[in-house]
Amino acid sequence: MNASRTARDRARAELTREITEEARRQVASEGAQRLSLRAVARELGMVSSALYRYFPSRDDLLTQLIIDAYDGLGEAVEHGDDGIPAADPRGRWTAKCAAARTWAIAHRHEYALIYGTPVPGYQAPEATVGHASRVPVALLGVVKDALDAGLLAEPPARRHALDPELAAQGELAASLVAIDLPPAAAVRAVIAWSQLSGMIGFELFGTFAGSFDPADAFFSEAVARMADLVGLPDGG
Amino acid sequence: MNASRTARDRARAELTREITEEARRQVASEGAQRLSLRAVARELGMVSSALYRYFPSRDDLLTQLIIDAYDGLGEAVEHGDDGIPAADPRGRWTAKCAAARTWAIAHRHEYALIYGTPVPGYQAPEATVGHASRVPVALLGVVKDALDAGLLAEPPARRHALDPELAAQGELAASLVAIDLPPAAAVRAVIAWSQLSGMIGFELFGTFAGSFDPADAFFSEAVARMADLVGLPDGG
DNA sequence: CGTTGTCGAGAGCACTGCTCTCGCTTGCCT
DNA sequence: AGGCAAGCGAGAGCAGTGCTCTCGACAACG
Repeated sequence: MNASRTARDRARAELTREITEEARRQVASEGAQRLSLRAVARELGMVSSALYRYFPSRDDLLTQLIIDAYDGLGEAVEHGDDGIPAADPRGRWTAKCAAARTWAIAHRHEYALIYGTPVPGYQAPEATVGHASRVPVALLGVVKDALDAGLLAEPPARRHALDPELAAQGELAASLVAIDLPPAAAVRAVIAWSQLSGMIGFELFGTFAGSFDPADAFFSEAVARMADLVGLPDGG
Repeated sequence: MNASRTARDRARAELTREITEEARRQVASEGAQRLSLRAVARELGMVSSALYRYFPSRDDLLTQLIIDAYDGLGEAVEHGDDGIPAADPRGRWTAKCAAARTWAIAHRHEYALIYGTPVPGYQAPEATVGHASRVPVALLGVVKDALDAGLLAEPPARRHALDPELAAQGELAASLVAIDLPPAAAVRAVIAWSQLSGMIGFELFGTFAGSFDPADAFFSEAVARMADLVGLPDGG
């Protein structure tokens, strides 16, 4: 028996899909700000009020798009290193970062939806956190694999150890995503992740305009330096 | 003779100021998305159409707020290291980064205005770039001072030199802000700047919720690691 | 002193998210 | 098989938005 049995259920699922697709199209081409329920309804040949049978509000429709965007980026990053040997963690890291950038450039408005300014008054429902964590999980996974394979460089000895509160948070963060990693390594990976996000944001939102404009070279350099920071071995 | 002579001119300047102030108040409390010309006019006891005598469109009012935000953050960062001896470039760097974060937290919506998702269809007028560059200029200035004082560590010898295109862009970027810095140093500083921006964004927009939630310790660690990357000497 | 340009008010246009009511259809239960 | 409740789309309507245009009043300049 099919998941959706009755004709009504099937129609509902179909229409829900069509609505999100048209909405995604609008967001992709015009940005989330310009997403209009009425325009979506118009495009689908229905009246705007009918749309509320499927999404109780504009924010709920946006939430669906946000989840989809998290999944799209997450999947791109998860598979960004396909075909790269496990023995080359730096290569995997680099490929995943490049995949994130490529996806972000190809879906700039959807990327802005998840890593840009949150819609005011809107706070991410619980439902999104699992999808949101796919990218950091994928990045931390590379570090974890490198550690397990004995390929993770020890951070250079520092005068001071990690701040105790930070160590606790690092451990908590790693445990939240079910990746067993020493806090120092987790913290460094998160530093790199935030750098990645900042850099992509700069490129996408025009901060680099006029300087590192085709940002390819800058991106490569930054990813390499972050790989250094994380402790991934410089292969070759 | 005063800059604004006639009563009309003075009244105009005064009202322009009042409008931007009320608009800033709205943005600060509700976010740029919720800035409403009609609400501003209402609050000022005038009718909405009258507002168009002062700002030709909502975007122009937003542009003014964006410039003000750039200046506010810029000034905070420029003076964030006041009182810290020039002989301590790492201390100055750390203080400036902390000042940026403090300002961002205190003015989250204004920060989002400049480093968050740009308003769709809106592109920063030429007039903004000077204001926008104050933060990177301030950060690069610390690096430049360290270099001049012979306090900037040489980047560890790398197998490959900087990509030629990247070196050219780095040189161009440094020259754009009139700071004479070797490309490699400039690039590293910009990497650190983008990390700073990404990290502040994560904290502000809730990406860290549930892990590095009071982000103070994480922030300190990240700033320190970026200071390492830039080559600022670990004092003490 | 008169002309010109600026100003605020008001009406109005096209659009938005959202609500409510009204019939029609579908599907489940008896 | 029949009936009732739930789901559905259409339409009208509300309160709000950015923005335009016109009109009468006032200030500034020649």
